[in-house]
Amino acid sequence: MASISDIIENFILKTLGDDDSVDISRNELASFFSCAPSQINYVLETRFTVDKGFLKESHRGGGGYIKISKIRLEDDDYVKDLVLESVGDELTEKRMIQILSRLTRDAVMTEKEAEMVKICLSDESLAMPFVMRDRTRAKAFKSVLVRSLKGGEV
Amino acid sequence: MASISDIIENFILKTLGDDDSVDISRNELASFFSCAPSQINYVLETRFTVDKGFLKESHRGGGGYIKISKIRLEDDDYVKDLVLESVGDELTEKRMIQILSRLTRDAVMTEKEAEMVKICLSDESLAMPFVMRDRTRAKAFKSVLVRSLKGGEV
DNA sequence: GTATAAAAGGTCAAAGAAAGTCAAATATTA
DNA sequence: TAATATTTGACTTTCTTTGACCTTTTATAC
Repeated sequence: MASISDIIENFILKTLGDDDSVDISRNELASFFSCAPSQINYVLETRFTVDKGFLKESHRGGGGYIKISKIRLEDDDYVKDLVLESVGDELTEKRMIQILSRLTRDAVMTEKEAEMVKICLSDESLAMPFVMRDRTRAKAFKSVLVRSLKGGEV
Repeated sequence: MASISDIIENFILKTLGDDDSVDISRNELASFFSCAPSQINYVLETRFTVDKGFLKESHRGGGGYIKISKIRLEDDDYVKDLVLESVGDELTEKRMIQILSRLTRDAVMTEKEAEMVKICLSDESLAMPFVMRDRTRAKAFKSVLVRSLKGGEV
């Protein structure tokens, strides 16, 4: 069964559609889904992260709102460099999955390509002490990124 | 005599039917069969292995689940050979590349998908003692095979 | 204009809901 | 009987849900 957080995530994604951004009202959403307002924050924190290519701003008080917007990769080399740099020397599986979801969203790679990477570099596949694992993953994933972000066709 | 593990295995297989995948709830299944929840893990570990053509994913916490997916072996002996026999428990980079080129030749995966795998599972990426490396590669590569040969899209 | 109330959103920690791990106890099989 | 397979349960880890309390901004009343 999908958790209420998953349902809210999907609702927001659907509301976003192909647009670059959307404004939501935390309290309205919460009462629409009959959940605690802080649940909305939870969804935003766990699902609309920078790794997944989202930015958030908000205003309190009367007429307050939360704006969620997409940082698209497109052909912007600067953003691409940021993604590459953000990986650093260690990379957890969780972060990798988030970044992959962004790459497929922005059509840098297909879902299936992303899944190949996900399987190859999963915790399960990389059966080794975890410090080593996150290092190994970071290194390999950066190679994938260089190939995907800079490279054109095969 | 059929052990409870056998019974649970059969139940899951039957539930899977012709579908590519099925979601189960570990606790529900356990209570349905009046067994310890960890027994479900035991069944999954011993009977739903990659070598038998199954992949597993799971999530903890509220709304948690275990998803089991499989390849359709019926019309795909080709795959069975590949997964079960030709890869084995150890796989060198060279041999992997050979298999990958066969897979792209036979249109089981695209060039780019193959390249993703090649990058992730290269000797360079898997920086570790080489016995360990070929084992790690074999395991990961079999998961990739199963994923590639699983019916349906992502 | 200032004080106060109302309207948002933010934070954090505790409780709850799953699944995972591991090893001891038991049963089966060769 | 030794090896292997299964069963059980205590303990762990991860993820989600809830609620009490906090901060910021805007609206309203003197």
